[in-house]
Amino acid sequence: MYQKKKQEDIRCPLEYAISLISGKWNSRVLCVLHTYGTVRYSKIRDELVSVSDAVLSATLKEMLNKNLIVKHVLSTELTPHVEYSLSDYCKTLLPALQELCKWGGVHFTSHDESIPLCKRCGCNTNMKKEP
Amino acid sequence: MYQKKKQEDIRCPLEYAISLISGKWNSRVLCVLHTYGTVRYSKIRDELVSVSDAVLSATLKEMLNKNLIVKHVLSTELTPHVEYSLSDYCKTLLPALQELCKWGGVHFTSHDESIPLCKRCGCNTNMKKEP
DNA sequence: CTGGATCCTGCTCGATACTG
DNA sequence: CAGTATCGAGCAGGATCCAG
Repeated sequence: MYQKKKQEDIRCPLEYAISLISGKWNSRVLCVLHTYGTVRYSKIRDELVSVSDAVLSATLKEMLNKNLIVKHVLSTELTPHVEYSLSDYCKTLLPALQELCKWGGVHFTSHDESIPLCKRCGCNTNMKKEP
Repeated sequence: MYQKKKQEDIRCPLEYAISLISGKWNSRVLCVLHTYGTVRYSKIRDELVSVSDAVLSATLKEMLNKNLIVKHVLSTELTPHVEYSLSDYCKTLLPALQELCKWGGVHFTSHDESIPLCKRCGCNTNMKKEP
């Protein structure tokens, strides 16, 4: 199993904040949850094109440990039903992320214009194209 | 030699901005340059405790390619003299970084209080202790 | 449906030696 | 002084199969 380790050489609030949002899938998960609110596991996997289960579950677990997201288990007898959403803690971080996103929007242009705009944060995401 | 590759699956302004500031040494170099203005290579190496020349030079080269920093060569005949400073481009990013830093300051407490505060950005840095 | 267990690849980071 | 060349280790990230 994957386990993130050795991030304890963080010595500065800026580094700390960056460590929460760096990583290949972290910001993408945040963006999906921010867009859709409360989302099922399979929905997240579908939105993040080309992520494997092993990597996605490790990412979610890591974000749970960091208290960035919240897990809701709705056991419907035989069919496991799990949903994730942003934590209140994470929501206090969003304004800073939107600052970053706004800056990026000025200086970054997508190489693939066919990818739709993220519905709420106003940035191009790597979401699946609409069918 | 090291060469950063494969960061071309970035599809969103937020990811783009994050990619510029993630990496083990990037934010630390930014912090040093922001604190001191224009800084010599050896000064940067001294501030970033425990960084090797190979890694530092690769980091600086990468940041040059991203237009985050500017290199000034003051060739004094036999003694090479090189200085680095933040680019104007990077300076437009600073407000967003300070948002992140401010947020981090609320939620992050250093494990080593003996490390002095960064002079300008108001965060604990991994700077060398004063002798 | 929601992941856990395994195995694997290649990048990131580092130590050391060397140079104009 | 300001790097480059080379070698190497460890971890982030990935593929695939399997299980409650």
